[in-house]
Amino acid sequence: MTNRSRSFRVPDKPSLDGIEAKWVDVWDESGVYRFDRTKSRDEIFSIDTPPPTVSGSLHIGHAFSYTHTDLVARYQRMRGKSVFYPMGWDDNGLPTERRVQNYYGVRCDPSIPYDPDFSPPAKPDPKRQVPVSRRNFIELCERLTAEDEKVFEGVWRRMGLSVDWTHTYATIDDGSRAAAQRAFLRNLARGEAYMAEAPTLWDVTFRTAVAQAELEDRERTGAYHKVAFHRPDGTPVHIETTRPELIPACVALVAHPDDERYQDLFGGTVTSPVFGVEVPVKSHWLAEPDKGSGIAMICTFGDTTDVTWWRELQLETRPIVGWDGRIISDPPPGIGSEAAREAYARLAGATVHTARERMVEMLRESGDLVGEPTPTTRPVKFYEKGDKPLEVVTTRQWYIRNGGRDADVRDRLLARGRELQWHPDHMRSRYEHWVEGLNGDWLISRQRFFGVPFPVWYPLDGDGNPRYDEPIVPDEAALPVDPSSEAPAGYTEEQRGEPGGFTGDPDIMDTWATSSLSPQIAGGWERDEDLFSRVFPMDLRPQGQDIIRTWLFSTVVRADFENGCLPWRTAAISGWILDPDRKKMSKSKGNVVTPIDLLERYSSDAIRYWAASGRLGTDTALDEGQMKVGRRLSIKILNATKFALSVAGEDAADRPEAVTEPLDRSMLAALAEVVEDATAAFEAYDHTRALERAERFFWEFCDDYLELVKARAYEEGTAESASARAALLQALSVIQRLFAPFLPFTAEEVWSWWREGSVHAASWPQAADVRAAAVDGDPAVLEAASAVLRAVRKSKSEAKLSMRAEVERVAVRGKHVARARVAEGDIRAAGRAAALDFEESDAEELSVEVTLPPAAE
RNA sequence: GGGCGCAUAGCUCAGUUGGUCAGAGCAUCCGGCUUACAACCGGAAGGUCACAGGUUCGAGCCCUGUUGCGCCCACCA
Repeated sequence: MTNRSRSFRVPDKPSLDGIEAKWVDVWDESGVYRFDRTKSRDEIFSIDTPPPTVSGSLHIGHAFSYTHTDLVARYQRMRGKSVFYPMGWDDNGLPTERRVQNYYGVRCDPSIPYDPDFSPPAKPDPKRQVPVSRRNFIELCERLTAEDEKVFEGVWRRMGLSVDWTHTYATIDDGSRAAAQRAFLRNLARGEAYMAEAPTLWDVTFRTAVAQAELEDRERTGAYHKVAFHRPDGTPVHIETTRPELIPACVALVAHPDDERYQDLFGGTVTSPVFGVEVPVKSHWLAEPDKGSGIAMICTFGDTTDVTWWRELQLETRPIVGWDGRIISDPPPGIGSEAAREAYARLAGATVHTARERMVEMLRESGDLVGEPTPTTRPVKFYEKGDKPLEVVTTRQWYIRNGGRDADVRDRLLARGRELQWHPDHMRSRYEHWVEGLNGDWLISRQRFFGVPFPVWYPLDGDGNPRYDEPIVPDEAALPVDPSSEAPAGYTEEQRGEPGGFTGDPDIMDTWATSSLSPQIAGGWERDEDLFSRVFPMDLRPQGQDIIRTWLFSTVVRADFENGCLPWRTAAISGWILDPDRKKMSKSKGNVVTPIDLLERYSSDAIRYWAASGRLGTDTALDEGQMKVGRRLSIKILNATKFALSVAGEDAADRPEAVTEPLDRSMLAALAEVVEDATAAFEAYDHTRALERAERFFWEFCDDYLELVKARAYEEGTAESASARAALLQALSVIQRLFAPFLPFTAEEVWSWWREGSVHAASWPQAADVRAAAVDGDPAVLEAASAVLRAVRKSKSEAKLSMRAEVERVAVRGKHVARARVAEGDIRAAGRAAALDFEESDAEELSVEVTLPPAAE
């Protein structure tokens, strides 16, 4: 910096009002957050931004965690990195489907042909949803999500996210679909993806398969029913079950191999009540002697334990629950007798719930229900978005290997978890426990409509049956494809569904199968290899702790298979937002707070301040008090800057060499420590600490340093005055840059009053530079001077005097009076002391004696 | 049943390798229009650091156990 005089553009009445709109526009026009793709990998910091679900509404939790990411982005940008900070929109999947159905009053019927002229009903009637083709449905999804995205973008900009808005993607756009299909085809070619017909957790409402990661347990009431099976000699064997309706699906009984009570039964058979089906009695270590009667019935399939037993004991299959959650009409194998068929007919077509009631009636009639059912509550598995218990249904599905069945894959993925840097570190254990606890591969197919279709067709044999083991795949160059509306190479559309022709795979991929590729999608994998080589693997994955098992894990899986590396170096995990009653905020609880109202009441920077005060991985309460504090800090920065600039004056030397006074150098020395701490904190992803250091320094700077030096600075033409003025400018510049990541609007506003360009393009302050400016400055000098000033203020306050009341005499004693003495003139002026004496003593602590003038009457 | 995390002033939280570490802000109370800021400023009062042991010259800090809260996982008949 030169010593030329500058012009200050300080408003008369600084205010936060309207600064968001003002700077959002300026930033957009100047492109200050634009990613510079000419930089090399080591000059780039790349972020795998979480794509928010646009069909959901924004809530304050988004503002919280996205601010954390923005803090890092802004810090790295000021450190000189070209920051790759894209934004994705997750518009793929069930939430969008539901919203589109309600919004437009339509429902998807894949059997209907595409109508290019379709327009949705003017007045949606939720009771009479208009059936539309899959392609029409998807077009509506795209139309609505485009509108939702605009709303989201507006809020993000208003929040001050320094996203490069020229780099956006949507999880349903062509690029994402092509990437998801390409990755899948490569998984398929390498044997990492496969199709299997197997018992699958099934949501009967959405009529789709569900993956392990999407399960949750809910407490449900039920009842134990004590039911008699019969030995060949007619004597009963009592089992207890909460699902008597599955008795026709029973394929065996099972007890623990060591259970004395059932030794004579193992290897033999019993017959089921009502149906009289003969089933074997088996032993298995999973059966628990102290549960119920110690012997359980195995059905196909009541729960996942049944699946385990069925597989390991190689039992028969007697499915009775259909895709719609009702008892299927035809009885399963084994139900042969006339009486059994009649009994089954009473259940056929009923819901599981109704079937249970009817089964209990029949058990009562046959005398096989012992006593009355005993009420109980037990955890039942649900799809996290569903509202009926999951059933287990045998279906044909696509899977991707994830270590759930291969020890070597699991070990490799565990090693990836250890390779990744976690903030906070203990989040790593969630990953490890999840991977260690996997009990099957990743089920990626969903029987839904709005999503990425599997890029696969199947040839039909002469009878029109699909040959699933000979899938037809497209050329990668043709991606994305929609097998439901495009014919595979070598076929024509007329051959669809015809014997000897083909059929398209009807399913779509789970939304995580696409979002697990977010680093590849955003980074230009196979689309823009130059970009990809500069940003991948990415530096940072920020995300919530709840989706470690889904998004984080699946992204690691895909990158490991496709790229042979971690998708990013570091994962930063945000905590929950709790409402003021410390309950987790979630839509289902109805305690969600939208950010717009808060943004308007407190300003964006105030919300960011609150968000920045929450540490990574730590749950944080929604605290308007903190927002008030943030607002106050912002206003203080405006006012203090205005004051400091007016005191310094446009002719002040903006040169470190002009800082000559011990107090001024002391202040800069203290500031150098703050810069050092804040920098170290940011490097360790500890933004809270960086903020706390900057903030504490700033308040002391205002309360003490500004008060101490203002009189001296006001002098004209002295070296001492020039020193204060130069120090003020040096400090302002550093302080404003320290706050820039946290309070981007406020920092930009005050920076613009006296500097050219954006503070967000300025360089992060270097502790070494500040220390060099401080020369021999000793932080203890400012501390000592402040201590004396505080003592004076305390005396005045206790005497109920105004702060500008004159003081007769101030006497300072202690071993280190010299520290205060070098600021003698400043202390006297700030304290309005007529006399100021220093006396050296042995006391380590500085003591201050204040003599006030006799009370004026 | 297993795991992870948390427990410090009325509230929200700092306390980095054990040695002025008992702190900040809010709220409360007292005082002050002080020419940057009254949407402001100054000051005060507030805590057996969940509990019980242990290690140590010395423990919010390390170890063990207990209790309470939150979350995750689990094969839940």
